[in-house]
Amino acid sequence: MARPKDENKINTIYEATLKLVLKTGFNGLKMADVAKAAKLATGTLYIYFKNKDVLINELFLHLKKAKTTEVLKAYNPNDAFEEAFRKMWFSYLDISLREPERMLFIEQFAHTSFLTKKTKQQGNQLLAPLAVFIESGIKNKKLRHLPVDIVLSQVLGPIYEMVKLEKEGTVKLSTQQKQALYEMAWNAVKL
Amino acid sequence: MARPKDENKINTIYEATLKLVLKTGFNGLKMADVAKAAKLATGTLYIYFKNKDVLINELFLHLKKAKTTEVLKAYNPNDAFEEAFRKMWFSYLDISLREPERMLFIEQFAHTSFLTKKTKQQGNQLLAPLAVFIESGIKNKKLRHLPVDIVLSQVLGPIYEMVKLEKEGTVKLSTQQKQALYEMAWNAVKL
DNA sequence: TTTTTAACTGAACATTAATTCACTTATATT
DNA sequence: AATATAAGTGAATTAATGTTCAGTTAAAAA
Repeated sequence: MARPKDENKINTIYEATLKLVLKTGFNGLKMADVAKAAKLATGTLYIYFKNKDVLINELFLHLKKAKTTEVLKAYNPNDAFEEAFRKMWFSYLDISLREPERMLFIEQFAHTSFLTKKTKQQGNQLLAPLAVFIESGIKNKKLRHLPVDIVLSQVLGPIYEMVKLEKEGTVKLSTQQKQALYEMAWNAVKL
Repeated sequence: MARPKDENKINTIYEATLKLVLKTGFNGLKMADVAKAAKLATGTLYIYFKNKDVLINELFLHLKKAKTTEVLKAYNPNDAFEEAFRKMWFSYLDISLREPERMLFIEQFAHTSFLTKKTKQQGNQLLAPLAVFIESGIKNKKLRHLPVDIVLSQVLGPIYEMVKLEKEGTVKLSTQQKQALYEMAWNAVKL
């Protein structure tokens, strides 16, 4: 080997891409700009990512993986169901509000044609541990008897809504409001 | 005047654009394709819409207006609060599921840079009657004491989630499941 | 019927940006 | 030190597509 391939460059590229995509949207995203923001020549960017689509797909998975991993850190198998639910819910909310760009990127692309079927599937796969958790809640009569996908989306969707509102500057959630939102989520899904 | 400007053409263009945007996303949307789908020459399209951005912005408002108008039809001022809430909720759900393309278009663009500030603002304006209704519920202690924007987003967001799931083919809601979803929404926001 | 006017046409133009590639540079190996 | 190899460069190529415009056609007015 010669000059070592700096693994960190990939992160730098991710950061640059995320920033630019959030500012300009996918169509406004120019590979030349990404390269510049990551302090690379355009051609060098293509050493790291075969093309624009690959870049977006890999960034999506990267972000989703980082996020789900962090949320699952809040999970303690010894907790009673609602306690575990509560901890993860707040974890998800806090992470989402702390890094709204990441969440918006994920949600903005999750259902579009920029992502390949495979990427979407791999993305959903990352939620598997959460799905298992929800499933157990349904089995044990803690949660409404509905398909896991529905329960999950009804819990996570409202959080996404809050991120959008905060991002727009419409609201800035207080601690009490966060608590209220948690109660709303729990009241919705609990049996 | 000479050849009459067929006002219907605009609707034809809207339909064509909607179909194509949903298939290819905004960047994949080619004006030439829109024209072809609407059975016009490319140049003619520019008589009806100054450019691509204008087309998207006007289509957004058109769809949002049609949708909110239809939802508000379900409103009867004589109903008790929860009854009115229930009717509009089901109306919103049914409309959304019946024409998922329209909802997905609206939601997909609502928070992106394709839309001008003005368009976004006009779009929000359309929700004013709903906001007033929610406000009255809060005043009369029927609903949780939270900013209207939050309550609205927490009610509508979960419906959007369902549209996404149905579109993906993940689920097909049964009548009972719709009922369950309504209860979840109401349990979340009721005081 | 003639004239006027506005809709309509689509090839040509202009712009923009993704991708390539012939070449350079830096590091590791021998 | 010499060589090999992989990272890095950015101008040139290529492809795509938004927009324009000089000319055509159809309907209404005169």
